[in-house]
Amino acid sequence: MNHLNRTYTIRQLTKEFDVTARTLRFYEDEGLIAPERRGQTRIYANRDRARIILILRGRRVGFSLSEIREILDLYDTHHDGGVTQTLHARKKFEEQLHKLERQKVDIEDSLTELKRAISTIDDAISKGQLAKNPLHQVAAE
Amino acid sequence: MNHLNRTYTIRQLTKEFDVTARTLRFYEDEGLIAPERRGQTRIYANRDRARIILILRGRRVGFSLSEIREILDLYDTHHDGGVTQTLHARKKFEEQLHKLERQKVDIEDSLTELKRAISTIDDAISKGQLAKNPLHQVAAE
DNA sequence: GAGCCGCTTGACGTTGACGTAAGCGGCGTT
DNA sequence: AACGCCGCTTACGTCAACGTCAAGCGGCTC
Repeated sequence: MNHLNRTYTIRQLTKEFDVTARTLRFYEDEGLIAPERRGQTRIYANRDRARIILILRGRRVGFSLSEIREILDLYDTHHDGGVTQTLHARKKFEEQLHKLERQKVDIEDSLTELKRAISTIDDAISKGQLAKNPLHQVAAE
Repeated sequence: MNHLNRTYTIRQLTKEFDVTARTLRFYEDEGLIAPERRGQTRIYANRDRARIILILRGRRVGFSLSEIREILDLYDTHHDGGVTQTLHARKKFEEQLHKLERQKVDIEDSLTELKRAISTIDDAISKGQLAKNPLHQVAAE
């Protein structure tokens, strides 16, 4: 029950996630997070922190902020919404699922291609291509 | 030996890859591709087409165009370059490799999270949450 | 040879995701 | 009380990756 009611300052979060304060305020303007205020100052709860984690991961895998907002909204509303809402949420979740699965294939393809390129280079190196250039002495030491 | 010297018009490629002509010209301006010309008109060879495939896939997995250009340059130069070039290329390839591996983890995490969300919804539906709302009759039919 | 394609080159517009600079308020230290 | 930090807001700036005209050229076909 301890960490559940922890709070964070904006600085703590910027350091933890390596983002600027500007970014967090921007996400707030965009409605992605809604920290409370003590006077003017923002007070982030665990809920906000969890959302930030989702946002940043979503960003890393190529979602736009509006797509991320949509997902966050789904998490918010598919509990208390009616059936229509819930089914709509399910559909949206599956769409994201398929998008990510396609992306996973792309990544795996790129990975094998990169590995091939690297081993091609390694082959060339071990076959004495390096000997063409005296620099390999330097590189080997 | 047949498809190796095939050529393509800009229209053919836009349709095949579902991009606009503007996009292909933009990539050319940025130095990512370099189709020949018959008069004014661009003539794309298989080399260009292969590069476009790489570009678009790179884009899908979240690379910026300048990162993509870097990779393309590596493919071009690590053959004919000196050892220093080749080793540099290897290093860069490995950087991309690690970036993609991190991204793959992110995607897998997102996937399991999405699957959990969906099965949570499915549980709620099968437990009769639907009965709360007469609309489920409609949805069931 | 007029009309219409498809392609071309500028050049300016747009959108998303922030960066940056200016200026103010609070607050703990010195 | 003056200083140095945070933190806040407002507002303009930026960068990438194209979109969107405008205007012109070469070729065909009727």
